[in-house]
Amino acid sequence: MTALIIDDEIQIRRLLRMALESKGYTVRDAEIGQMGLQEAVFHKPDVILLDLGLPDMDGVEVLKRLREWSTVPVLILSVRDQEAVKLAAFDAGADDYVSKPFSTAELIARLTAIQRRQGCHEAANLQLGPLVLDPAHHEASLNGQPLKLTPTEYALLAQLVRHAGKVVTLKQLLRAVWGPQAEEQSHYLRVYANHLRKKLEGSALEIKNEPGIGYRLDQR
Amino acid sequence: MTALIIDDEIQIRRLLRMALESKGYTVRDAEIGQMGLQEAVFHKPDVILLDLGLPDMDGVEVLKRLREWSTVPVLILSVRDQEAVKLAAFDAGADDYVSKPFSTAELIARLTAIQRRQGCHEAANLQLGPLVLDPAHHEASLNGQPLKLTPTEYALLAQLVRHAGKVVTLKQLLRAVWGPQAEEQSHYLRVYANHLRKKLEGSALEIKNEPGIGYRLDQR
DNA sequence: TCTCGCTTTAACGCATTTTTGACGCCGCAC
DNA sequence: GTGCGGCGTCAAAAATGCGTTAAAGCGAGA
Repeated sequence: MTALIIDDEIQIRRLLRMALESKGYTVRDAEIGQMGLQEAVFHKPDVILLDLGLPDMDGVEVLKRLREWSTVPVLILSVRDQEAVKLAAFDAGADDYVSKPFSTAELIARLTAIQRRQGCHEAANLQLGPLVLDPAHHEASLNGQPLKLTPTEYALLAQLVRHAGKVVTLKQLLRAVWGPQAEEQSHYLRVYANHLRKKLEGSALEIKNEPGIGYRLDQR
Repeated sequence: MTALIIDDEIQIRRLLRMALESKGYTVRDAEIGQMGLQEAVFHKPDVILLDLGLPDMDGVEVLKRLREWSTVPVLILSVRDQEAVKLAAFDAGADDYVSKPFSTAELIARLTAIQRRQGCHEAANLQLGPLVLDPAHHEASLNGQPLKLTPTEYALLAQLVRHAGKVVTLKQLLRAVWGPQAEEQSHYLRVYANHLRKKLEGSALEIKNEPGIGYRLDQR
């Protein structure tokens, strides 16, 4: 379980880091919005704690950018307790909103609640016919046999399985697997779709392409 | 979408009912914990708003009983703002905790956030008679049958469906599909209107031309 | 430092899609 | 009747996107 803290106050970062690490989280942090977004792309945290008052950009803006490609749970921290700000944050896709000063215990409790909810979806193995994905360990198996996948292959396949039978657009896939700055690099997909096709060969599964739109994982 | 309110104060129930119904929820309510649990069993609400200060039993106790068999999202309402109570509620499986007096708008926002996490958001499909367009997946279907469209065909058809029954000018269509620099290339439209006509053949839909003005998608 | 595995880049042939050009039709104005 | 402009139709040409393969980077661990 890794958490990402985006906050410019060092005291807050220290406090949260201590609290989270004591609960078994691996913690990363960022002082400014830009760095936070990069961290999110690069390290794919399981939860994000986001301060609204960042020096370089508005926290709600950070959240919006993040939500363009990620559904990671986000808990907002803020000194401001104005309703309009809260509503904007929830509207932008926040999962919870805590005003400073906050109780660390409550924060952790809220975080746990979010994670628990998230867990219902993610901990449950993704399955499609003979293919089973285990998100907790990033492992896969086909017809009961373990299937060796690289991290990128796993991420791509997971996206396809989540929307099995439906087209997932090129943009969605690229954002989810390579991050928002790779939206135009559709050749990545060609290469990796190919890798996966080879590994799924002989099974009832098929990665189909919808020209100009995206890919779809089908069961024959 | 149905919500269950468990609260003994009639004013609160009325207030919440109004707010929720205006957001499209079907609302049921209960005055005491026992009734609330029964309601939950029989009507399986999609979300529960639970007051901690019930006359017959402790709210946390209600939550615990509920969690023995249900994972429905629960938002706690409470006049008490003591940390110990909050922690107990979260520990018992609450999804959020709001202290009275609360802002209705914020409450709804928090509820929406929980529901969003729950994954109950359906894409808003464009529909016109037998034709359905799914913008999230760039997919189309006619009479339930998948309809294969190229990206350009899809974009054009989407424009027409959005303004179904009304004339869309040549300029508007060209700008929306080919970009502003193609405003004069009405030739494109003749070709693609034609493609679409062939693909919509046999359905009740018809792409009509208003000479010199634009095109219109009609239902016969 | 070297090796290995993974990711990124590049290159090519092929299929599909988009663009372009050609032609005939129709309605309207002259 | 004739000429003209907008339209529908068709098909060839150009552009784009895809699958495939292989080689070049890159980083972690030996």
